[in-house]
Amino acid sequence: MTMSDTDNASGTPLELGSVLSALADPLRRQVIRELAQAPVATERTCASFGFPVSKATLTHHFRVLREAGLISQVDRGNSRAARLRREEIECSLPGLLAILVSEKVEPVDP
Amino acid sequence: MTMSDTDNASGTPLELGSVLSALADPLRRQVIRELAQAPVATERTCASFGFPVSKATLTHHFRVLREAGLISQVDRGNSRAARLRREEIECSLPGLLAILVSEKVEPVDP
DNA sequence: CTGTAGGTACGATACGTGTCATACCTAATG
DNA sequence: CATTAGGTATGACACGTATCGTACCTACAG
Repeated sequence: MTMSDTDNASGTPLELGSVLSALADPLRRQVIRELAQAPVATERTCASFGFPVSKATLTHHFRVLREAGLISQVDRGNSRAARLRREEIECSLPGLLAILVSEKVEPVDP
Repeated sequence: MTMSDTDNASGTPLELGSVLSALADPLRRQVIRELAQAPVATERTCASFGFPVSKATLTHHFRVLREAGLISQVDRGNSRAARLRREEIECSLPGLLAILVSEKVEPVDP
């Protein structure tokens, strides 16, 4: 486990305020939703989501998710793999992922 | 029903982003938590919660909750009674109230 | 009438947030 | 080596948010 001390430590319940703030942003909700709907051990890079924002903005968003404890990130040198912390989320906040997955999102205009 | 058009109309699913933003604030979470734990038809005034903030700040917070569709307010001339919209919340976002109720909140120092 | 209690609208303030550009890093490729 | 891809830190900016004070409203009590 290579988490820094600003990340949510394993076994610590998630801080609800941080989680809700993190998920108030639509881009960050989409990240969690896609990871929640992917196979369990899925790991994805920031860039793989294809959001129409700058790399710096992506970095910021993934940092917020990580510090809220919603994802963990593994350093791969020139990339980082993000993984959903399903068990921790389901343990601290049962049903939250289901709420996110069930959100109806308007398709983005082409 | 005396809601204005900025409030969530009956029967419309709650907008998850607005709800999460509204609940990201600890004072607003406390409001919902107390209403959720009270008898079903409970109606309370803004001032009855006894928060250590100004009346204007209270007005702002209750407005955010109302516009997110989490509460409805009934005008009583010189006061307004806030009621939790349990059924709508439970219908749109099953389990959300349980998450809020189970949050462990540090007691405020005397 | 005045005072109290419970509100709202408005403007102002300090801080937070989403975004970007820039410079830099790591790693891989040709 | 240069280029590409995937990142981070930093600073700047525009906007949003929580807060307050003020003036005003409604309703009630004396």
